[in-house]
Amino acid sequence: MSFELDNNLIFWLSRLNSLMQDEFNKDLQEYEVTWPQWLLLNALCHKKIDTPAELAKYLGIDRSAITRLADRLEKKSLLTRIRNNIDRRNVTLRLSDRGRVLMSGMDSRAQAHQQRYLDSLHSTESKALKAFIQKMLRVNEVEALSRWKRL
Amino acid sequence: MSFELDNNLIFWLSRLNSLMQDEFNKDLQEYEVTWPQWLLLNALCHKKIDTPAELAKYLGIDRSAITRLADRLEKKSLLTRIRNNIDRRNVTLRLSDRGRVLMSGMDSRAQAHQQRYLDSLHSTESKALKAFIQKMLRVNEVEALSRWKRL
DNA sequence: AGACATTAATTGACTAGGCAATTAAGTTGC
DNA sequence: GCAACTTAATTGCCTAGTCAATTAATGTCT
Repeated sequence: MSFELDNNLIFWLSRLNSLMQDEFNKDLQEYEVTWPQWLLLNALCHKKIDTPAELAKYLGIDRSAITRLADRLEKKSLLTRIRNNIDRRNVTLRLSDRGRVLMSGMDSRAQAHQQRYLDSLHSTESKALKAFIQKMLRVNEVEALSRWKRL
Repeated sequence: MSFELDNNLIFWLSRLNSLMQDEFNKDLQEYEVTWPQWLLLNALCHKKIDTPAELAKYLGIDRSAITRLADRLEKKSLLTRIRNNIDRRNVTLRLSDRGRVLMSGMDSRAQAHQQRYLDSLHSTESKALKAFIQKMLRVNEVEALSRWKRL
């Protein structure tokens, strides 16, 4: 029995995902920041999540990926690493002034970008879509559900 | 104005996407094949799409990514490259016998994996989800819509 | 104090993708 | 016939992610 890609939900989901990301990446180019870098900066700025371990958990990616994202962002002077003096294993990331200035511009880009997609659905539909995503995330017990309040 | 990740559709979509992919990747480990490699093999086996350029278009990724996927698959003897003798720029990929044998096992894994997620929704819901994805893909004019027949 | 485990961050080696050359093979036009 | 495009695949260089060490700092237990 053959199972074709065309009928694979995950395939189409991943196509949609990369289209959205590529497009948003283009919006972010003027800030010289990428989508993953924006994720980190957003969490840092609005959520005060500022250690590699917590960021990794919040964003759902590996600690080592955070290390390298931080490397690039530090090189661009968007943040600095601070070693904790009480427990010298811990590092906290600090958004630079320049980083903070860029955030509001990037955030409104993000908002506008999301809206473009939501506009292609009715408001009841977008609520339903949100519910589906939450249900499916639950299959893999991502506790993230409680975090998603608005759409 | 702040725009938090928690309320970003694309963020949750990408979380869902990577969870699904990681999980399927684990299923595929016993075949020593990854998700992107399975995509290529599936298109090759069931769609007879066998040139790098066509595969890139069908899968929605860069030609160079195809080249490197093919490198790895060739190294594992799952396919071979054949230079076309009429136009010697063209390459066609040929699934090896071993590759063909593995496909049916991998496909049924894929089917089962997809089902796990669909089971968390009602059948009317999964139809709706499909429709949403199609609508949103249309925002970026992916002509792929016609390809997705069943769910 | 000193051996042993634990924890946080990092590094190394890998797959994967994008973009911008580059290479090789075909076409076209004069 | 040959210079000038064009096309297909590939390569180089970059970001990004995973997993498995490794390093450095803390804890723990006797």
